[in-house]
Amino acid sequence: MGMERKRKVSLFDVVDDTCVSAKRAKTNGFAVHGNGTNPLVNRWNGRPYSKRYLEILEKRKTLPVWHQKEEFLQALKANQTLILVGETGSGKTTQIPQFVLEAVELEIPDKRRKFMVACTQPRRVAAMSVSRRVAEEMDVNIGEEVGYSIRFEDCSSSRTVLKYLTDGTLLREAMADPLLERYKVIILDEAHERTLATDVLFGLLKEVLKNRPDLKLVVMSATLEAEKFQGYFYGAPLMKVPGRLHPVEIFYTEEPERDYLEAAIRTIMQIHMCEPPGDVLVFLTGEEEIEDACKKISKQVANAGDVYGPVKVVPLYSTLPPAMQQKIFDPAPPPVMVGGPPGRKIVVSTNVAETSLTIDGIVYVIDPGFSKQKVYNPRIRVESLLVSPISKASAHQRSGRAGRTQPGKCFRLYTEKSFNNDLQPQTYPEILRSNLANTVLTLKKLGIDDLVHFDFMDPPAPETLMRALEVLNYLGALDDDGNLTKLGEIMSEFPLDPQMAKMLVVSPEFNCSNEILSISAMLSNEDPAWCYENFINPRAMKAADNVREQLVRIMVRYNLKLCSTDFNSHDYYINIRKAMLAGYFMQVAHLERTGHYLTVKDKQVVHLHPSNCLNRKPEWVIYNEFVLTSRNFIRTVTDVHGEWILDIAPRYFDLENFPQCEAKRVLEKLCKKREREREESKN
DNA sequence: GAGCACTGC
Repeated sequence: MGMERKRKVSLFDVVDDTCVSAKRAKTNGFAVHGNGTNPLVNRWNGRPYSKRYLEILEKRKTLPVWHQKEEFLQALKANQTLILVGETGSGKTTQIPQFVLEAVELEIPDKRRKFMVACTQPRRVAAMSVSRRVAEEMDVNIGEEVGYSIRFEDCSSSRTVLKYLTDGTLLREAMADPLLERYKVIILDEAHERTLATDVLFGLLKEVLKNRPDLKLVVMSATLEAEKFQGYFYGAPLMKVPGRLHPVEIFYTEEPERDYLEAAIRTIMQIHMCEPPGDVLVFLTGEEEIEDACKKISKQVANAGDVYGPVKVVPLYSTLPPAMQQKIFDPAPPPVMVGGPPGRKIVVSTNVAETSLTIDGIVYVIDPGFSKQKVYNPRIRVESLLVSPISKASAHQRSGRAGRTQPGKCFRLYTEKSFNNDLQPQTYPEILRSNLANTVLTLKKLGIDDLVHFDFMDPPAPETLMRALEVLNYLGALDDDGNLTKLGEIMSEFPLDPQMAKMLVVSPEFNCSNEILSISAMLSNEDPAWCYENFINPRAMKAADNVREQLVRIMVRYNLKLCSTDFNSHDYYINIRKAMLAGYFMQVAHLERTGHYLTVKDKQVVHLHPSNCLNRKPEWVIYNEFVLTSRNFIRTVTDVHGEWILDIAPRYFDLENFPQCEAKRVLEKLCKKREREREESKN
């Protein structure tokens, strides 16, 4: 107790003191066991520091960010919000949260638990691996004083003072605890990535900070948009930390390339034949292109003959099974014979290698300047993937991949002029490229009523917001004044798109919630049908099962009945299809006399995706996904009946206000037929 | 008759 108080007084550089005392303690032969006054005792768990702690500490002190520790702590003390900019290798993600811990008071009067410091990450793996590393650096067990929290796994306890978590998880926590009262400091890391969750947290935290003068915010980012962040956060002080990367020489092409794939392969061959040893990383856009390129490269290398070293070509994309992904970490092949030319590893990758995965040993990067990016068309409510030019920031990040272990080279397959004039500085933040129905539901649940005046760092197009409000209104999640309904409140608790959440919440009314739970879980994950060879992918099934369990817990919490129609009943499948329609009535397509499907209201010509399981072309279908590839496809489809449409979604299919089309005429006929039948039964 | 940029709750 006394010791803890004392240590809190010397807030700054506690660790350095410890280290000096450690040496002294050893020479003087003091007991190492903690007795309440011994500086060798770990402040957080009262245990003596291990030898390893001191070893790691020495290494930590060589990180660039340690040179600015004092400066950082002073700035943190004096300001509520702070922006910290640092490139790869500065050590900010692991060290800054530890500096913060030294400088803030986390004690809560009731002593049962402590306030926490949160540090967000855009990806689960990062939250997990960084927290493990930091627990080791602090000489505590993971899940105790230092923990992490991601979907499906909360590895933290009442003792936790530092928690790494995904930005999405923090947003979820905010839904239950709008002022984020368990935190004393929130660190938003990798803010430059501008994920949807981070962008929402920006606006939300700005509000929260006004109501919580004791809360502090640290925004950490790569360099490019620092001034923009500063402007957004009322001119908060900006601190720059140098990175630790080796220099990377950039080469541009003299003339624009017509075929980037061909140019990329040509460049690989030139590097292989003319450049000193070192592995190569090539950025392409998708699975098919990558597999194709890998074959071509292997073939050309074989044709080049034994004068050049052996080559190992490795594809990399996120849907590749983990065992195959591991191959990127294999060493380059050894020379074919003793004294022969050295081998080379060539990794052909999508954008995963730009942010999510780092491969050491890369010396050459080839950047054709393209990636697949999500775009959203609010008019027809369709998200699709489009091969588009990358941004300057992205090009910068790619080239940096060449300089992690030694000086490197980056070959950009476009002209310098094109880089300067054609590439936009930043990739558009996700919030400007997405369907916002789910985001709007989250914001409403967070108590943000006035979306038009919500302080987005980059406000989405008004039409996108209008579309989202409209969808939520049709689903019954918002009333006509835009207020969250009871149904909407329950829907917002599910980590699903609003349509799916609606389908699930109403499924007990159709006596099939068990089945809809399974369907939702399967649709939320990668498709296990994609595994002809193994029949069923156990990993995907396990993942779906995880989701299902989580959804069941939420159902139980809201007293939603878990039920099934008798499997032998005629209504078994009918009930399931009706429940699906109750969520997906805005995604209906009608088979026209011409033989084509037309989406209802939006009137887009669409084709059933060939992966569908129907043995005929039903007149009405609902679809889960609209994909724009070689044609407009609707994927994962189920047939429904016109009568159900009228019963289940009368407001959306209000024929008085319906665009003139074949579907309308068919529905009108159905209506008349029903009226006649009703009359007849009366008589 | 075609084929999943990448994340996240």
